[in-house]
Amino acid sequence: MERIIFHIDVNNAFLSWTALDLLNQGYKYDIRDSYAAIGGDEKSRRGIVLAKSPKAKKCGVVTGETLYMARKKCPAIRFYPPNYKWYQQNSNALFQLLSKYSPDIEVASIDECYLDYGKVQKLYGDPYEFAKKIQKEILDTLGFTVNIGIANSKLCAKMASDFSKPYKIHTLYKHEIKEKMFPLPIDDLFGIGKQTSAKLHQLNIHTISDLAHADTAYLYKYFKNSAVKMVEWANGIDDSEVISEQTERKGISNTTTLPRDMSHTDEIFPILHAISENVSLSLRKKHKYASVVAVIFKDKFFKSYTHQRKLDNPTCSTSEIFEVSKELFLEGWKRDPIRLIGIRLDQLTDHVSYQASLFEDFEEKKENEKLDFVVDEIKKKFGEQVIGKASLAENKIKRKFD
DNA sequence: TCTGGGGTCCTAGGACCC
DNA sequence: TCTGGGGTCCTAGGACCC
Repeated sequence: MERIIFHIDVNNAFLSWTALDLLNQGYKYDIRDSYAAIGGDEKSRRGIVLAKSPKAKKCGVVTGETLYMARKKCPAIRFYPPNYKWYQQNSNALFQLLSKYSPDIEVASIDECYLDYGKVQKLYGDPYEFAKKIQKEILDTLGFTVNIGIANSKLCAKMASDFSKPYKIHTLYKHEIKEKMFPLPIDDLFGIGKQTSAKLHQLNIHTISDLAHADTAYLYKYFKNSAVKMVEWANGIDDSEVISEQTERKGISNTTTLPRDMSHTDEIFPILHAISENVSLSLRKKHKYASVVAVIFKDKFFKSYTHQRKLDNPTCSTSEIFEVSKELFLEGWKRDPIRLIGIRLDQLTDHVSYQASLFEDFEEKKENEKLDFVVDEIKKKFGEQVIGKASLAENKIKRKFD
């Protein structure tokens, strides 16, 4: 039986959600109807466009460009900072609403998901009519609009939801691929980014149709195994399933762009310590241990590089992760001014089975781990703003344990 | 006062083992 | 004096997504 998949995508998610936040606070107008964008702070060098209103888009403002450029194109534009906690709340509300209708929902990102409609079609009938119903329900109860793509595969549903916006429903069934998808530029195909599209254009492949009819063996020379997938996608072929149970995180990372380029460990290490606290806290919240620690660098030319190490024993300890990060930093750092620094934890496991090592004090390790949980509790109780005080407390407690 | 942050997946080369 | 190949683990980097 043919599958029917919905792809549900929030229109201008960050901007819509901030608009609602502002209206709740008593704002007299809806920033969705004005020249507006969500963007980071320019002074701390985070000034890029994360989302823009339709009016700003008409001026040529694009996601990812600097606020400086956006202002140049659209002098009337106003910028608003992102509020990720609020965004997550809206995201949760959306997925909760949808899960009333089907358990088969795959959360693809904060603002989009797939729904396996084929499995519930008997209950709700015609896909298009049902899409209209939930689209309206989302607007009425949550206050923002979504696009819905309907197709026989996840890939085509995703492509369909992107056709025209906002508050639209599009179908891209198998028999419609030729008419609706083939004429599109290759850059619009999901999975084809800047690098690949540039190469394809050089090979005289400009539309999805061109790629769909290209010779896989010829493309293999340039793209290796990706060539096969690319041609399949261009033909709308995608057998991947809607996976409803959330898969386990593979890694946890936290990076920060420094307020200015830095070259001294006296400045960088305290930041690395704060990052160690962040990532290890996330890890402990998930009751996980990490086997691989990586330090992420970005230099003033925007070139990133990493240096990583596999640990003998997985850890969730702030102090251990910090110590390893410092070592990795000194080993990996190319001694150039640093624009961004971060830590990534990989190969997460549920528990530790300590590898016997003569050089490690197991008791101390266990005590340190307990200590981390105590500090987490203190922070939870007294809030983020007393992190400084909590750090002091941490030192005092540590001495007590000694 | 130009260019975020958090993810996933894939590839390639070297080390190491059988 | 010459000199296999296959598998797995580890590290680094690149491409892509939102």
